[in-house]
Amino acid sequence: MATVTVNGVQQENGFSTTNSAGRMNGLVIGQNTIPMKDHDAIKLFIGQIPRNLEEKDLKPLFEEFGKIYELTVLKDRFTGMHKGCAFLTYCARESALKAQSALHEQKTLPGMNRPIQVKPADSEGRGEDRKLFVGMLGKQQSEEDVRRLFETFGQIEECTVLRGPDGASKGCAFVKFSSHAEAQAAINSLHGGQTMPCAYPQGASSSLVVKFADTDKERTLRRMHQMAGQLGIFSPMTIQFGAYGAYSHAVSLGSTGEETQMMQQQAALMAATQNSYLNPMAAIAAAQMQQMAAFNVNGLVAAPMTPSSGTSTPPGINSTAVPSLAAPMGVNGFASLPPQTNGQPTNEPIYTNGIHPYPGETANGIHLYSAQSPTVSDPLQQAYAGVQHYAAYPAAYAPISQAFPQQPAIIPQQQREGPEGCNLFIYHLPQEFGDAELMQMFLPFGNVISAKVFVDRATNQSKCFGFVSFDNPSSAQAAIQAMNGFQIGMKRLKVQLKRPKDANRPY
DNA sequence: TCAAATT
Repeated sequence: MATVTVNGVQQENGFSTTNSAGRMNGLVIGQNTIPMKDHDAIKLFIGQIPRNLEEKDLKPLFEEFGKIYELTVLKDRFTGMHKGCAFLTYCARESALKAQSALHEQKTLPGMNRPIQVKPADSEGRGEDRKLFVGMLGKQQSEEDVRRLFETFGQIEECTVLRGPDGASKGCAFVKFSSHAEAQAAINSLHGGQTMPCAYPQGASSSLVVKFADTDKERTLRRMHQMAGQLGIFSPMTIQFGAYGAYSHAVSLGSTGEETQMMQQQAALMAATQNSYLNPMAAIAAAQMQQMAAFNVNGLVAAPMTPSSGTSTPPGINSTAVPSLAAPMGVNGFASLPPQTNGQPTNEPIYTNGIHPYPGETANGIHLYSAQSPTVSDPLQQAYAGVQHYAAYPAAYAPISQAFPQQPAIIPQQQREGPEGCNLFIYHLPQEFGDAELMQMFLPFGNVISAKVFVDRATNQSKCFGFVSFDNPSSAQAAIQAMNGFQIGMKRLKVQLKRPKDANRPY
């Protein structure tokens, strides 16, 4: 077993030595010391060094503050010329701090007319590794409150609550500690915990989010995501263009290789996303078909028909249900059937398109087989074709293949809320439904001014609920009537008015 | 199961 000598003290099996602060700073085996540095060691930038001083000359100067892990004089990449500065890392974080306070701007090296610079290198990340993002704060918690919450974990260098233009808190903050370890400690004990138990109204359900703040890279990526999302929702093509556009933009801006690679992956991923389009589309198609059948039966949108009532399925489609779906369905995008449907029941095409009720199902009980893996021969795809036939307007006359991608031009709306009574909360959405699909699904009931599926920011996965806003309450009611209880796969949609946000903040 | 959020 190796016996090593550390600071004159014999240790058994010592694979590491410790400095005065009790930290590991070197691996000593026999005569050889393999330098090791603290995990939180600081790389220092040394400026204002005379150009005639090399590493060996500088070493003694800095060694008095501790063991040096690495010292590199910066040289011009091409000419090899001494740049008058260096990077210095001590094994111990402590040494760096000592050197900084003893030397920074404290003395001027011979031949220099400005004092020496000793400070953490830019590469030390502007403190990003010790800066925390704090979410789920109470809107009324001030910087002071936040500071109090975090100060037990270390030295706080900075504490800012994010605020909107009106000065109202956005419910989150940045807290910068003087070290990574302190920040980590704060995360460990505060993340997921309660701020101040019961101190504020929503306290019961809100648990604090404490995490390291995004790095530049992450921020860039997120921005890209947002942009691509905006561009790509309604036209798969733009997804591709958008992504690659952003990618080349980034390249031209001179991103790091690593960053570029990430962007490349993003772009590829977004392009690939197109392929998943059929799934939700097929689901929608079938959904709309079912809607139409339902409409057909009653003739009117708001007619007393309640798919919401458990497993009820309206009477089968038959030719007595003629009162065309044209009029009521004609709202928004699903214009009337072309008049030349030869007087036949308007739902006839469903049958002629080969979509028959499944054994044991009522005519319109075509369930959305959760759209998980529809194959080309899947009934859903046929349903989809059937819908084409229905989706009158130009599409009714156009080749099917063209009809779908050219759904009515939907201009992406900003997420906005309609007046009271116009906003719906929809739960039990299929996982693969996105904003566009949600919008599609509710278009037949009126002017959809906004359709938003709630997405988990971390995973980018739908949380299976969303919001749809109409510009008038009766559209909203019609949508509830028709869509609440609507079966998709194993689940039934829950469609109800969104809870109005209460203006009265209990305190 | 009811829209937050990265200066």
